Amino acid sequence: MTFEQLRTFLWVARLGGVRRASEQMNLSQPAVSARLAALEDALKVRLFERSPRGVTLTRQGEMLKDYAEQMFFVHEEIRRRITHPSAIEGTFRVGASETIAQTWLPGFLERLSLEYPRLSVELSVDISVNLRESLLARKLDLALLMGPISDYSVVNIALPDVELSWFQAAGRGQVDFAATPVISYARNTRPYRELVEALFRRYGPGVRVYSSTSLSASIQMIAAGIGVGPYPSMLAGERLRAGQIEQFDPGWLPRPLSFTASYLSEPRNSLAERCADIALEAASQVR
Amino acid sequence: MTFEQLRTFLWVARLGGVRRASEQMNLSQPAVSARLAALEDALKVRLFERSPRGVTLTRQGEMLKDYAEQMFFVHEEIRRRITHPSAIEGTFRVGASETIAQTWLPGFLERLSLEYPRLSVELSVDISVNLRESLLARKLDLALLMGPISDYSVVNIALPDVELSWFQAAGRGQVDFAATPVISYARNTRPYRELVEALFRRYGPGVRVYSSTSLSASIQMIAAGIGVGPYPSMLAGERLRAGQIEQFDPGWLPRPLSFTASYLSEPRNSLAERCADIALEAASQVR
DNA sequence: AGAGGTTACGGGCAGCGTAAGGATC
DNA sequence: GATCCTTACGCTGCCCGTAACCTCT
Repeated sequence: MTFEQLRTFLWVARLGGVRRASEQMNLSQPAVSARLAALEDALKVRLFERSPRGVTLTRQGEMLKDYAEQMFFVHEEIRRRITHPSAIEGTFRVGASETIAQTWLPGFLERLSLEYPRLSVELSVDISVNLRESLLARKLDLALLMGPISDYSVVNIALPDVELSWFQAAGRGQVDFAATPVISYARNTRPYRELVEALFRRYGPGVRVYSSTSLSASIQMIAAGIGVGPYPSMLAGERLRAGQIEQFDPGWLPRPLSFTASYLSEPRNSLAERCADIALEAASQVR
Repeated sequence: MTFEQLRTFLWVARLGGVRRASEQMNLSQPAVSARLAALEDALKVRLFERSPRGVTLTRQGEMLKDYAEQMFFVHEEIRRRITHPSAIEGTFRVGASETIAQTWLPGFLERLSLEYPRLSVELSVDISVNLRESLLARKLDLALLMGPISDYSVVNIALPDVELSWFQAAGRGQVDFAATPVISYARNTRPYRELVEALFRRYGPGVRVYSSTSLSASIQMIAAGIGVGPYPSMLAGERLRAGQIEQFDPGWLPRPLSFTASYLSEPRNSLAERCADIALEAASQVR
C-alpha cells in the first residue's frame, strides 16, 4: 500500500470512474487501473464494483475512503507545517480575470515564484463565468475573479475592491449619455449587467452599450473617442499621463468591482490556500 | 514522500540511530541512510542532526514524528478494519515458555496459520525471563510467558492458569520430602523460587531440589524414579495412562502457574493484539 | 461504433545490498 | 582502532505508457 495508490483510489472514488481520475491526475488510464488492482491485491479486498458505466465503492471501499481521507489530512498538515516551499513542485493552474491580470497579477506571480521556486504556473485569463466553470471542473487550482463563487466546495477569500472612474477621450467636453456609447465589460459578467441596468434607469432605453471582452481594447476605444466608459482608476495611469484620456464625473459611479481568490476546499488544498493568501498580500500591496 | 520513508524515519527517531533502525527493519544500513536522505530531500528539510554517536531529531524532525505517528495510527486502522488477513505477510516472532509449548501452542499456531495463511512464524521456546528480555529488545512480536511484564510499553493479556499436581513414579509409595529430590522448573523462574520457598518452609533446609530447563526431561526423571515433582495436570495424561507415573497428594500444592500473552504497545501493534486474542482462544479451548 | 475498463509488453528508473570512504572519540 | 554514518556502484524489480482486447449500450 503506497500513498500514490491511496491517492489514486480517492480520486477514482470521488470522480466515480477510472478514466475521469486518470485525466485528473495526468496519468494514462491503464496506470490508474493498475494502481487500483495493486491496492486491492495489497489489501486482498475488493474496493470497487465494476460496471459498464463506471465504478462504485463496495462497503469496504467506503470504509477505506474515510481512512484514506484521514491520511491525506495528515499528509497536507505535513506539507503545511514541515515541507519547505522549495520542495513543492508540479504545475499550479491559476485563472484570473483581465482586470487582475492588468493590475497586481504580475506582483502575485513574482511572490509565488519567490516562495515556490520549483512550482510552475499555468495562467489562464478569462471572464469570471468561465473561470468559475473551470474551477468547478477542476481545471484550475486557484481562480482570481469577480466572486464569490456560491458553492459548498469553494472557499472564497475576499480581495480588495477595485474602484472605477469614468473616462473619456481627452478634450471631448461634456458627455451626453443619450448620444455617446458606453464601452463596458463583456456580456455575461456581473458588472456589465449592473452597468446596463444603471444606465437604463438613469438615461432611459436610448443608451447604447458596447461590450468588449478585452479591457485594453476598451480603453483604446475610449481613447479613440468612440465612446466613454467606467474603468479601473488604477489602470488609467499611463494613458492619463500621456493625455490621451481624461476622467469626468457624471455624478454617479458603478459599484466598485469586488474580487475573490477562490479554490476548491475538497482535497484539503493547502497549497491553494496559501496561494490565495499570497494573492491577497499582492493585491493589498498595490493600493 | 512514501510510507516506507516515513516508517524508516520513525524507527530511526525512536531508536536514535540509523544502525539500530536498520537492524530492527531487517535492512542494510546504507538503505536506511538512503531512505532518510530521500525523505529529507523530498521535504527539503533537515530532520536529524548527525553526531558521531547517533542522530537526534531537529525541531522539524520532532514535528514530523508526531504527524508520522498519526499516519501510522490510521495505517494500522486500515489493517485492522479493511485488510483481509490473507494479505498480511512477513515474519511473526513468537516466544513461548515450555509449558505452553507442550500444551496449547500447537493449537494456537494452527489457528494462526488458518487466519493468516501468508504469515510465517518464527518460534522461540525459552524461559520467561529470557522471553521478557527478547520482547523488550524487540526481538519478539508476541511472548507467551509467565507474566505479566511490568513495563509501561507492554500490554499483557491474561491467559488461563495452569493447574499443577504432584507426580511420582508409579508404585513408589509414600513420599518423604526429606529424602526424595523434588524436580522442578529452571532456576530464575518464578515457580522455581516459590516452590523452593514453600518446600523449605514446610520441610526445612534439608530438602533437595533439582531444576531442569526442560519440562519433558523433568517428567522423564520423575517416571524414572529419580524424584517427584509438581507438573501441569493436563500434560500428564499420556504417561499417566501408560502407568509410568501416578498422582499423589502431600496435602498442599504450589500455586497454579499464571500466564500472559504480552506484546509491545508502542507501534500500535494490531497484529500482535489480534494474535494475543487468538492465543487466549486457543488456551481456553483446551481446558 | 463508442464509452469504459483490463490485459500484454517493452523500457526507464528507483531502491536494494556489497564494498569502500570519511569523521569523531 | 572502533563506532557510526555516507558515498559509490552494479543489479533487480516495479511502474509507466503504448497498443491491443473485452464488454456492455
